[in-house]
Amino acid sequence: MKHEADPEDALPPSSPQAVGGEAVFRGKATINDVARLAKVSKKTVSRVINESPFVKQKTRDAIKAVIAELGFTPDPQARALARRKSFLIGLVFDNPSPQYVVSIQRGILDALEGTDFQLVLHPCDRAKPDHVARIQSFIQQHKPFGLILPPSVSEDEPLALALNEADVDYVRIASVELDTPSRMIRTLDGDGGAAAGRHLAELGHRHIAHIHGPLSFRSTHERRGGFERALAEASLVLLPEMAVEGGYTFDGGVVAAEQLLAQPAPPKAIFAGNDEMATGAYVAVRRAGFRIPEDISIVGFDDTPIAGRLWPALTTVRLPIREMGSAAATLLLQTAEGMTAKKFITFSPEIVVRGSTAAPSAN
Amino acid sequence: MKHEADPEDALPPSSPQAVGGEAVFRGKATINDVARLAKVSKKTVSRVINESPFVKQKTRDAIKAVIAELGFTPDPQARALARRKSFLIGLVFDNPSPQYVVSIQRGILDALEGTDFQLVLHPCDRAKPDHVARIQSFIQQHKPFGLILPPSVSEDEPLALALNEADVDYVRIASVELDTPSRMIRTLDGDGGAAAGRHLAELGHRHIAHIHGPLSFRSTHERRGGFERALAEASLVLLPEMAVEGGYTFDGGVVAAEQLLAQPAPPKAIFAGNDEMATGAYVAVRRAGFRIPEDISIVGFDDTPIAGRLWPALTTVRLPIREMGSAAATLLLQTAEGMTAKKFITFSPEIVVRGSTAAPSAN
DNA sequence: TTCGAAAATGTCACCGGTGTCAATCCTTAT
DNA sequence: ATAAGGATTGACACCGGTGACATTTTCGAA
Repeated sequence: MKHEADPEDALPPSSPQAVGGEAVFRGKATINDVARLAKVSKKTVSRVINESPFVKQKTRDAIKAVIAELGFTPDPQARALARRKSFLIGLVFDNPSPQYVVSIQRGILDALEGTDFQLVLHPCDRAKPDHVARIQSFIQQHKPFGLILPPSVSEDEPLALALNEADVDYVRIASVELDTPSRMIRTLDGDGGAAAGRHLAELGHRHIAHIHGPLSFRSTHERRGGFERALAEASLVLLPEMAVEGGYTFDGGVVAAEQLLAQPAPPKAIFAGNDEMATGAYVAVRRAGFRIPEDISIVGFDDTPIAGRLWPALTTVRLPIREMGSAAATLLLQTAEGMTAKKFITFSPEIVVRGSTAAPSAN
Repeated sequence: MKHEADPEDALPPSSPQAVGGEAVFRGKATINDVARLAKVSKKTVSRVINESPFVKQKTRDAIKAVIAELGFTPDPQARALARRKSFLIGLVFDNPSPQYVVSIQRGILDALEGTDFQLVLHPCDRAKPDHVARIQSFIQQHKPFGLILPPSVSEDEPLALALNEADVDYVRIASVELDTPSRMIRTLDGDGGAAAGRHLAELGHRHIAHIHGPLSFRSTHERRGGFERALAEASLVLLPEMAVEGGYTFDGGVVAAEQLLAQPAPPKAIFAGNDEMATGAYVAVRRAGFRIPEDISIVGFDDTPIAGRLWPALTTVRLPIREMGSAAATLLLQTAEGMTAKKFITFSPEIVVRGSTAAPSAN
């Protein structure tokens, strides 16, 4: 209480429902109420809300006191209208793995907690010819503060181009440097692939196969590239017939593994480009009557929760997906805080050795 | 083109950037532009936008033509400010299963597609004492059009009570009739549990166990209740020591199953209250050296994608989660369209028989 | 033809903030 | 003490709609 009540001036928030004193839920206070009580103009209150440096410390303190007293919170809709910018962060995604999606979401939500920003979901079907237009119209209408694009949406250059035209900030999560410049979360998938290759080579494997993702995904090439590099360092090569596409899906993994096992000299170890396909490989390998890891070792990628739920648990390359989501959101918000935003944040994958890999059987 | 251009009146949208004719991205048209071109007041345009029945057909057509010509879309923020109601649908969730969460999200997004509504995520930790307050403050600030509460948030009566006080619509997804009246998506978990019990009984099982969810979840009781009912119909009983809690989590499932297998007379069949715990049971069962389904049959609940990815694939009780999410959103939006909203929509689970169940071994 | 009620449309303030620019208040250098 | 110039603060229109209520049409009944 820094000021004496002034009967004419210091009325409680506009609503006349002056319940007995300290009611907590009196119809939300507005910036006008704060201004009146603090005896300043609403513009100055606005400045305080927005951390403007041009407010005298004393004034600022007084206003903050009133804000606290009233439990005032600025109205996001009104602010959005006036600024032509909402408090929404859009997650534009098309990733087929639920585990991945949920982890990213959690990460973003972690970072958004305590801020005024909200996470809105915006699925994107890159197969549809109008997918870019849809996102543009979403932006035009809802004026999101920013967007977060995980793979594979992040690799969509036409989209990135359109985004640069449009009036939005965005952060991409991807495994490669992308043509269009923008802030991004970068993962070193090549290193991850290399770790997988090194692990298998060190176990003594020589008959090694790879199930990779769609060729249209940049990560497919990164992971495979690193993998082959590591094999080369161990004087091994990935034979052409030992590399099959599995589309990053469970079913694709099953089919791809079956194809590998049907060959005259089936592999003793398989590196799958993601956990989903590795899980499919489990099924195919067992259907064919082989044991894991005694007969065949399997390595995945991503370390989604399913990896730990398989039996035996899947050796895989871990990507800190949740942290990446969090970092992406933080990067996006930094602009808001006027800080000089770092352009890149890099995450390195690391191999998690569990039960699905072992030295090849004597045979 | 229903009107002749009037040099003074019919200027293109406020922005002076009159590019060569049919530019698509001319700074978004506003309701004022439409009103001017259609030679009516903005209020009448507003009426058309909002499907008010009090507009003459001819006027309506003319305005709609202008709207189409201009590519006008009303500004959600401005509308929200004026109506004190945003176009956000909040998903308040705490469900630990990513599969479940993603499915619900997809369902909601299916229903929201093409509307002006956006889905915002609002995780809720029921363990925190202020979880209700947080949601209240979210509502006060963002004025969501409505909320969707899947289990277990849906079973939180204090929250429902608070929501009734607050100015929000909401739809709950739950397995039981809840105390607080509200619109809801109802699932007949009891029938699902019964289907699981019947299936195992028909296979000839007699030594049957159950891993259930937390006692604080209503679905736990529903599923178990139906299960026991079916067993009773086959003159079987669920022994007290054959019912263990698994917390609806993978780890809980592992521990619970281990406990069951450690007993002097271990079960030949296990019904887990959800797929997550069933997956845990797989691990424990195999660690103990048993085969599925030859030695032990396992049944899950939910039919999340993981069910089909296990080996052997999990026999489970399917709940059409995505459709439920969609139905929940539709129910919420019906108010918007002024239709008489149905209070309840019921979904029946059905058993999906896959590879994890078989007749008990002779033994 | 005339009148009145219902139908259609318009007026105008206001939702709760922010941007622009002018006005006022302090300091510090003469 | 005094003017210059930056630091603070305020005035006011405006963002793009909607609500409440007034006004004007329209049309069948008298």
